[in-house]
Amino acid sequence: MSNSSERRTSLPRRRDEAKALFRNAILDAAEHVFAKQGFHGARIQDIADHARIAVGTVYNHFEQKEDVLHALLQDRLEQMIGTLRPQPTDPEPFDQKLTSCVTRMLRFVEEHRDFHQVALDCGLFAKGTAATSSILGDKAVAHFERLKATTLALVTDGIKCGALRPMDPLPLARSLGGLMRAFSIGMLVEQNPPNLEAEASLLVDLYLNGAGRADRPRDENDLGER
Amino acid sequence: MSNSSERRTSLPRRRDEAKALFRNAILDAAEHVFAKQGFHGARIQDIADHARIAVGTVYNHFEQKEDVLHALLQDRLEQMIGTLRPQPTDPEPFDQKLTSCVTRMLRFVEEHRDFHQVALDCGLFAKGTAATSSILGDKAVAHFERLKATTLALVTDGIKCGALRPMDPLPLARSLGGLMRAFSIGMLVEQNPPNLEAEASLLVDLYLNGAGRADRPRDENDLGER
Amino acid sequence: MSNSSERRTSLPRRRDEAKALFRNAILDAAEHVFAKQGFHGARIQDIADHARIAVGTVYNHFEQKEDVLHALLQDRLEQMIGTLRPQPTDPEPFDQKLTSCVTRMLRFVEEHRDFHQVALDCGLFAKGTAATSSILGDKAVAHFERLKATTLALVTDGIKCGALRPMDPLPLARSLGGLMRAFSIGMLVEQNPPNLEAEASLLVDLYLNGAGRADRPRDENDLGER
Amino acid sequence: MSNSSERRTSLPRRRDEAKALFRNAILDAAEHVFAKQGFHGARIQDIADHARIAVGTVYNHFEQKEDVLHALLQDRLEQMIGTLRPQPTDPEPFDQKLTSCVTRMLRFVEEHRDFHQVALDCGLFAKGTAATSSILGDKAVAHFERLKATTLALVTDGIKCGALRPMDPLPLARSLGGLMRAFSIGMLVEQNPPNLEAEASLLVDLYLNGAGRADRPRDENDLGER
DNA sequence: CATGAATGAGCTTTCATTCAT
DNA sequence: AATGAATGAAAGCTCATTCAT
Repeated sequence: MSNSSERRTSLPRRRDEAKALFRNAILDAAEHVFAKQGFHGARIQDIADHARIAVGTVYNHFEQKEDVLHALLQDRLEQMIGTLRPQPTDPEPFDQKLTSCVTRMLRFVEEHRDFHQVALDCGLFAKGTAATSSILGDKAVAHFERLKATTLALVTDGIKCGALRPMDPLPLARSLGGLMRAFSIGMLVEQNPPNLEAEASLLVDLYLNGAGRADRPRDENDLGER
Repeated sequence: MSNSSERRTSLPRRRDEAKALFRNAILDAAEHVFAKQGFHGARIQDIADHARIAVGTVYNHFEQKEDVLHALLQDRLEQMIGTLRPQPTDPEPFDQKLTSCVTRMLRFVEEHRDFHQVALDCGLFAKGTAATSSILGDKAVAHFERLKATTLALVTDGIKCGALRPMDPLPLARSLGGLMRAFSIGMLVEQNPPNLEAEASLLVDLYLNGAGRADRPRDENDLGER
Repeated sequence: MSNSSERRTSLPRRRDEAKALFRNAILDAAEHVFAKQGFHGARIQDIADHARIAVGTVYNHFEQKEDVLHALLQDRLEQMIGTLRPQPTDPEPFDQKLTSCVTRMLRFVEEHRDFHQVALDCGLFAKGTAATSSILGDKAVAHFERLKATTLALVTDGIKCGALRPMDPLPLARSLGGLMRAFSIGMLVEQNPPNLEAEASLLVDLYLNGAGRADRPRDENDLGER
Repeated sequence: MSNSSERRTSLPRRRDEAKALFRNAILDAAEHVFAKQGFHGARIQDIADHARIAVGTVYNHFEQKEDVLHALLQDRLEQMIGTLRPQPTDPEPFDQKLTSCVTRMLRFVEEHRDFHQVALDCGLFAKGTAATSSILGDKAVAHFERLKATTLALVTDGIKCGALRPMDPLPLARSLGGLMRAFSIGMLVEQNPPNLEAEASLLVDLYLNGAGRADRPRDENDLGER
């Protein structure tokens, strides 16, 4: 009966695999449908149709509709946060490291437009905002905090290495987040495929050096000149 | 006969006044309810309850639920855009003028938290995004364009007077918008009442001079190194 | 104060006239709107619009929507029944008298298409039938009975004078009613203006002599064969 | 594997059966409720209650309320038209064949009082009439045309075989239709159960031979006698 | 008495969730 | 475990009726 003993391990294994397949299929379908129709506009039926499964099957894997959203955010956000974390292969000078991170992040957005759309809808990048967040409740806040913490770590690092102004890191993180959000949205809106490195460089340049004219003295407010 | 002629003018006048009163009451109620529950989570009944009127009355003033939202955005956005437009009384140097505008904008956000919440939900500050925008359709885009145009005008002005880098104004506007959005959200999230001027100054400082360390030579900054 | 005493009589008179004018205007409007949209599909607003008055005014003259319908039916049906009653000027032989009555009736239908439409909808010509009759309740039955009684009187007259078979008058009246209803509807459906006398003659001919071939002996007709 | 293959065929089969059962239950309930309350007076809730199912289930089988009505008319009218079509077993002489058809028709009406009520309300037997027909639109006209065509075929047959006057068949069909409608309504109104054959014989007798006295010359209009 | 906006009960329809197969 | 029809609470919208002017 070695057959039987095999089953004991292999069957569950297969089951887990199958389970994971279904789960992923549902999340992929949900990503697409949520992006196009928004959370409230998306019906479970739509998601099931997209995943080519039955409605009931969705409920075999998730308790409620909002759990699908939550799992989706959790799954994808993990990857997104990963792109923002400095990698061992990133170049050392802070500005270059930052550019690398931002490039990765923009690439992720570009490659996961649907997810980014959903995340915006959920106010993931704007804590406490967005109607959907009233659905996710504390979970949305938790997601947001992890993203914020990552940005904060990046900025704190920049301060430590002397590349960023020695000031309260919160506004610095906020600014970086705002710029990334703005450039991401800009990318999503535009038709032609973006030059990611150029966009990231521009973003970092503006972030580090500001929009003011380069040839002006930085510390003195330009008052005198007019 | 003067009685009769009086009636002819005063009755309609009173009716128009009453109409405006109801309309405003509905919009105020909607602003509050939409902010707390989101567009989809808000029932007409809730809005009516808040305005202390009957459901049917809402429909005497607006054809559909979404028309309430649209009117609300139209009404409030007009004011908001007004805050961003330079005023005759604003100081001349661009950085100070910009600080004035941003201060007014942040004050508006602070004083109209509910509206800002709603606007964010509708993706008003992130064109094409947000599920609600699928409801507003082209109207949302139109709203967004007006806001964008205002920011663009501000930036173009800055370039002309030599205060901003002579470059494509679109990324400059995008950045400014991103920073304002980020600071607005930050303000909404925080509990203690903000020092508006300080926030605005910080925002403008970061926007004009960047987050990089001030004591570094700007031109030879990291850009040149690549 | 003869002025005052005059008022006592003339003012009420004017008021009554005005009242009657409004009442008729409402009924005319209702006739049209009910005919086009049916009782349930007609809104008081539609009737008021058609009569160029305000909604409230309708309620100053009728307690409820169904009262408007009832008054309309009462008013017009009285005239219609009048057309079916033999007139002093009608020719004597029964078939000619009947043709006169039927001609008048068809003319009335032709000239009051809208009313006939409404009456059909109310099942006025088909007692107890039609959803609307559930609204009119006993009143509909009363209306129907008056129409039925008139037809019955006509038929009984025909039996008495030997022009109609000496049999139970009910089926005879029923048949005549059925034929008149069928020809009325046919007239309403057709586009080109009908030749009323010809239609009436045909109707009466078919009613009195039947659809069977004229050259067959009537008595030995198929009845005997069974 | 036979199990699996069985399922593949038996599961859908069962589902189709169940589907048909529900559909019929809904139509039966609708027939009853529409008859008592009229289309507009009938709430989906009433139909669902009568069928002992949930409201939503009705909408799983029909898109809109009016689709229920349409399906009902389509279903039942098909049978009704069948009763009017001559059967192979019908006796040959036209009058007897006609009596057979009419008997079947009256029996159908007697056995489907509710449907007949509904059909009358919808103006099914009076094209273009009835408010409900504005709901059914072209479909009501289509239904009516099929019924009319059947009557017309019957009459044309009668003309061909020499049993009916050689004249325009339209008025002949109209008359027959009018008589059948009148007798049907009479039957519905009366309490005691009808003798169908007797009613049908009377109807056909009146239709073929007319209401005039049998002993009179048919072709000459009775003018001279008075 | 005319007016027309306010009222709110009531209805159709949707869709998240359940459950028998 | 997958399926998809059944369920019924919930929400948007209508419109007969009322009432202040």
